[in-house]
Amino acid sequence: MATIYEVAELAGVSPATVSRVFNGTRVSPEREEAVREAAEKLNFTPNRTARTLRRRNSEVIALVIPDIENPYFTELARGVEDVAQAAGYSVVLCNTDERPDKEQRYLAVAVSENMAGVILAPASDQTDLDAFVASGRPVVAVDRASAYDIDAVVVSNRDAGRAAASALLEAGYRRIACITGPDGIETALERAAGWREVVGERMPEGYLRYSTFRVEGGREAMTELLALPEPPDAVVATNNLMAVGALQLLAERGLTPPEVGVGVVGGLPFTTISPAAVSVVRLPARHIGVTAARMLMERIGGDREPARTVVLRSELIPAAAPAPAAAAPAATE
Amino acid sequence: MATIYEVAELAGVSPATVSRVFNGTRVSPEREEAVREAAEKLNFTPNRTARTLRRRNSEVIALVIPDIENPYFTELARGVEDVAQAAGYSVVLCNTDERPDKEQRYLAVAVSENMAGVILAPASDQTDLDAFVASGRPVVAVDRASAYDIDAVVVSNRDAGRAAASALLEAGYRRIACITGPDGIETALERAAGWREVVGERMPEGYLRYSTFRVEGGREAMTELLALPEPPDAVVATNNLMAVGALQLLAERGLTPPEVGVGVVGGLPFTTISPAAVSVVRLPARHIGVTAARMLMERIGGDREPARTVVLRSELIPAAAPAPAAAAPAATE
DNA sequence: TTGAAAGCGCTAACAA
DNA sequence: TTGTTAGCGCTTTCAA
Repeated sequence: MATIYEVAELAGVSPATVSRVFNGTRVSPEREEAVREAAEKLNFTPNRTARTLRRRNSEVIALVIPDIENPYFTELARGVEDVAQAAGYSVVLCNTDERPDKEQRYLAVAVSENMAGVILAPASDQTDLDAFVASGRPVVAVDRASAYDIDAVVVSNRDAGRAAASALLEAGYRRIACITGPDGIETALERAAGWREVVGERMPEGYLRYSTFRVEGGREAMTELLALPEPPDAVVATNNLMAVGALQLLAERGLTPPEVGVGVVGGLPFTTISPAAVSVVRLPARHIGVTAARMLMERIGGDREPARTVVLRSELIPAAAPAPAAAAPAATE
Repeated sequence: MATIYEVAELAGVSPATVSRVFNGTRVSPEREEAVREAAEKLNFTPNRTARTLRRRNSEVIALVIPDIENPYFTELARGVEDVAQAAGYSVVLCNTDERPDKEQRYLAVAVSENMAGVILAPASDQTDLDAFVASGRPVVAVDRASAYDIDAVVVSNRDAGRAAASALLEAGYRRIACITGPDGIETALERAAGWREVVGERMPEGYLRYSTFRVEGGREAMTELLALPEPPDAVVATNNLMAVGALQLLAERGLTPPEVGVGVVGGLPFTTISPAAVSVVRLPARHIGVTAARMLMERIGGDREPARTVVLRSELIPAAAPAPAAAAPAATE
């Protein structure tokens, strides 16, 4: 790896001039030409580590997410990446596995590596950002809001839950259950609250189930729901993976939609059933990423305005197929 | 951000001693204690940028993949991550979108950031590694072998294609088509070659279709296959996303497996159909990642042995359900 | 416009 | 075992 000194020597200029050429500062055309030629010949690439050390600021941002295998987050990541790339930043993707300790570690690394900023999908509501905020580096929360006074990009989770439940109700289902994420996670609670607003208090005991935001969680909850004395004729799953789990289990029992109604908050990744049979409340994952990245870029650019929270809209894609006539009669009323 | 000098001053020792404490070199217990106390008090974290500049080596490795939204690669990433974490390395995930220019850029960044090494799933067979290899940093290829003399972790693509086709043949299907990736991509060609070995040359014209390794590609190819004068009664999809596309289209036409036989190379991500209906040749994505990361760690540790290529086995999970009796009669023989 | 020179924070000889 | 010191490669005053 050639250095700025070798280029300078070959070009017959000072190291400072070489630096200027590579940083867009004005340099006389002849010298610039000479520098570029020398750099080319030596296959010179500026050493980013040195630059970062000197400038105390790198052209890298971190995207810290709880589950890299969840398509919702990879889609969000694509949005972040596109904006960051265009602005000349690299994105490093950090997977916390929903573990606060890993999250802490990555935040510490971000500071320690002088990263320009962080976009964080908090693993829990108690994420400790004290040290990071104290470092003065910008951070934007996505997906879940934060207790800290920082920028955030979220969706209206309650609206999304409400929309999913409403779609099922309008399709003619009457006993609508809900499978949501862990008790204590804001997104899980809010989406379930939206469902509750629609179905009211009259649903049978046990129609609301807390589980993990994973495929297995959806399967387990669905199994329990089907084992109920009065099983539901429809179900709202409050995230994509739980919906997949629920649909898998229904398929194994021969109960594919619309036989049992299914509503999802968040999109069905790589679904192989006819998508028309499920009501999907699409979360704008990519858009969240784009918006968060733009906000972060503004902060990196020196924006010192008070923290903002942007609430994005989700979009209902109702099932094409209505509830079968059989659905209502099957009810034991 | 406190520096090593401030810690040294507070602890009443030299900066070198502070450095030693944080690098595990022997230091007298009293001084070590004093340093740790001072560091704690000042909330000191070593500046990795400075360390990297000085050591010319960071504790970060890059994982460069063509499609971060493909669960195959995220699963692989998890494997890499687990090994790297355990060894004290951070993993930065770089998405190339199958674009050679983005790939080049990330490789340049890896050098420029003094990263410890790279695990690369080449975007194409012509990936230019000259500059990277010249930098002397270790690189391990995954998924696709490389023309360069570098470590690689691959699967036997031909075996995988053969296994998928065989499973369908044994299940009783007779007109077995194949949807594979772009002509020119080694994995696509090899898996198709495996299929060809099983079905022989007697398949009708147009039973082998080249497409993109994406959902849309699978849909399009499946559409074309169904429009054939003599449509197939089964199909091998040579990657996960194309299989999803093919299954989606089949579902929309009311042709769910086992009515039409489906074999996949690579696993069905988040499938919502009964998995028993599809023959899956599972690719050991996570294991590939783990193996590649271990090899990279060895190289980083100073291993100078000649380049090795590890070939991992794929595993057939045959469909539980056999071909329906209707399948054979439907053939126009 | 250009160059000299002083660091950014850390590590690793080397000497004590 | 400890401290002194010279850089790692770059950017950025400051002076010319």
